[in-house]
Amino acid sequence: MTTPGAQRHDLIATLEDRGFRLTAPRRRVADSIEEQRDAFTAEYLCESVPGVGRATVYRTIKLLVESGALCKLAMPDGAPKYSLARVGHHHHTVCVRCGKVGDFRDSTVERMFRSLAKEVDGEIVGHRMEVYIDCSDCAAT
Amino acid sequence: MTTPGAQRHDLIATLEDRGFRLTAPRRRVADSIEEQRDAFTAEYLCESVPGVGRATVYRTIKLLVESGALCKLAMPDGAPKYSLARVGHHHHTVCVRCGKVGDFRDSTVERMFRSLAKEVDGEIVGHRMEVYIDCSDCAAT
DNA sequence: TAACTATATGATACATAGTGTCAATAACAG
DNA sequence: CTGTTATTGACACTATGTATCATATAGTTA
Ligand SMILES: [Mn+2]
Ligand SMILES: [Mn+2]
Ligand SMILES: [Zn+2]
Ligand SMILES: [Zn+2]
Repeated sequence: MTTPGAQRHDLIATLEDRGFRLTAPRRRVADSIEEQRDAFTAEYLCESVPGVGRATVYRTIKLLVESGALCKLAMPDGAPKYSLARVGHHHHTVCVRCGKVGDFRDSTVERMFRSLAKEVDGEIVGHRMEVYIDCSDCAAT
Repeated sequence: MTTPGAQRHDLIATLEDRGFRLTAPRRRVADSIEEQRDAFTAEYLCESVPGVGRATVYRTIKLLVESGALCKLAMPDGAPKYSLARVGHHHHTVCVRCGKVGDFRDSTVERMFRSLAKEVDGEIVGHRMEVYIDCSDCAAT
């Protein structure tokens, strides 16, 4: 398993590059996302930017996911979480006890998807994979 | 890729085995599920059993998913779909155009998850994987 | 800079996907 | 059959968004 390295995040620049206007609400949402250490829910982000409309927060998240700057993660239960996409393509571990999200890349995974491409009925246009774990911290308790 | 073969489905027996009571509403829900050829949403199932309470339909689906008799599939957008679990463990293809769901097993996939077990921080307790495709039928149009 | 125009905002209503409550009902053990 | 307990279904409620639309503003142009 390769832990993806850090990378610059300039979410506002991402939006600008795509031709969207740089508004104060978008700046506040983007700044707040860049401050998040862990994966977060949309509602949590809403609370972190009081005064910014809920619809605007959801709209901005959607733009960033479409831009590939944010990962959207399906949780075993409850609302999806989002995290900065630090690498182009990777997958996630989610601790089912504490909810902590980890990023990883693994050549085995990518080989598997390539192998699968020859087998499925049609063309693979995407995939989603989450690995649910009992993380070492939680297992220690 | 191995296409899982057919298998008997006796959803009511599954519930009975787990110690739940065999009620008329549960029989109607189970019968309706067994009639579904393709993956279905919870709301669709509700419509297929008029007179049975919505809460009962959702509760029955949840029991069957917990029993392993139904697969719950995350769709790219919208509500999850459910389909009969014809084999013990397998994964799904979902056509992003027509929504058609396919089951598959592939030794590459299982090897990949075994290999991953040695690499992640903690113990793998589950995983979810969906492969999104443009199916051959849709590609033909 | 000022005016213009398309884009974006946010209040609000609406939609969807469920879950919690609880009085009434019914399964099933004895 | 009776009693106990699981189950039901109406209803309210929560969570997670999306659609509408009057208002505001970013960025362009004069
Ligand atoms: Mn990630
Ligand atoms: Mn399946
Ligand atoms: Zn943990
Ligand atoms: Zn298709």
